[in-house]
Amino acid sequence: MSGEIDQVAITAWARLLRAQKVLLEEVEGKLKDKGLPPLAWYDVLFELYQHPDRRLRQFEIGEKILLSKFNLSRLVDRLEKNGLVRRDACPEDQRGAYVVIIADGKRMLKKMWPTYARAIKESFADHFSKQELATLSRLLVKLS
Amino acid sequence: MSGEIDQVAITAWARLLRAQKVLLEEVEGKLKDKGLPPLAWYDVLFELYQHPDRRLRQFEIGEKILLSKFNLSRLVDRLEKNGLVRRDACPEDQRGAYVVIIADGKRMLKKMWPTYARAIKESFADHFSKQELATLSRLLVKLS
DNA sequence: ATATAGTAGTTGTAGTTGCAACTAGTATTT
DNA sequence: AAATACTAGTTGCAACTACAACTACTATAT
Repeated sequence: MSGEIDQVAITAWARLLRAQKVLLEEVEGKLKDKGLPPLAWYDVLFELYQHPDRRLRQFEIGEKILLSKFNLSRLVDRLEKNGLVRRDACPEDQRGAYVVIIADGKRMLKKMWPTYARAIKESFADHFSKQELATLSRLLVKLS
Repeated sequence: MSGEIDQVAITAWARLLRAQKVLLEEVEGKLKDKGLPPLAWYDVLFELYQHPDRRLRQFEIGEKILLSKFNLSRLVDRLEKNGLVRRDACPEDQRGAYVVIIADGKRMLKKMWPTYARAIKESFADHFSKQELATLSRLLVKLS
């Protein structure tokens, strides 16, 4: 059950998969425990907030957070239904709309951050030295 | 929007999340392109195959691959329906059963591996030197 | 200008996941 | 040995994801 691929690579791969599962479960769990929405909501709200205009086209969000258009469509539905974003007409391109973060969306972002940050720290960052974090970061960026 | 948590840590975290998304999408995509089942099937079949008896209790599989019991229950249903595993009575504990890998399950494992291995190589391992893979591996294991 | 191809976004549907409640059996306490 | 607590696994249900088909608009080619 081997081949041209190295055992070192397979082990690293397995550990990456495992790390990913453990981390996501822990972090999502901590958000849920506090009655907060999932990470994906944060991602979208954060991208919107970060943009100077506080708005983005759906496909732009999709490119930034790597989410397919159909899932994004319904994720934005949920955010809209929860009063965190609004869809505004887009005169430049009548096919689509702008997704705009509104007051409650910004509030949610701020409300989520302390829990999210603490989860990142406890579940992830605390396992490493600053040096190790930098190394990890430098290596992982090669995959994006 | 900062706090006691370091920017280095946040960046590393973001890159880990992104790497994870990119990799899973690529690897799952390559399996699907070849008409092969998802990674989760491989995980279960591999754990079963690896065990001397070619069988495991469901909760043991769950511990190994970090899958909740309800998801595992249905995943095993699917594997069973596809003729890759069998559920055998477990005399020692009448609550549960043994999940046993059968001939077609082993065949599937062998059929999936070349594609899976190539995907790991191309989407993951080829981005790094052997040295870097070892470093990554050493760091990631701290999260498990 | 018109046809053609491409892009943005939505929706139907089927499959998957997550949670809570449940069944049935095992382990522990008294 | 009866009661209690715990564990293995399943199932109903709601939410979410993936894919294909679709509408509506935009860009390109002739």
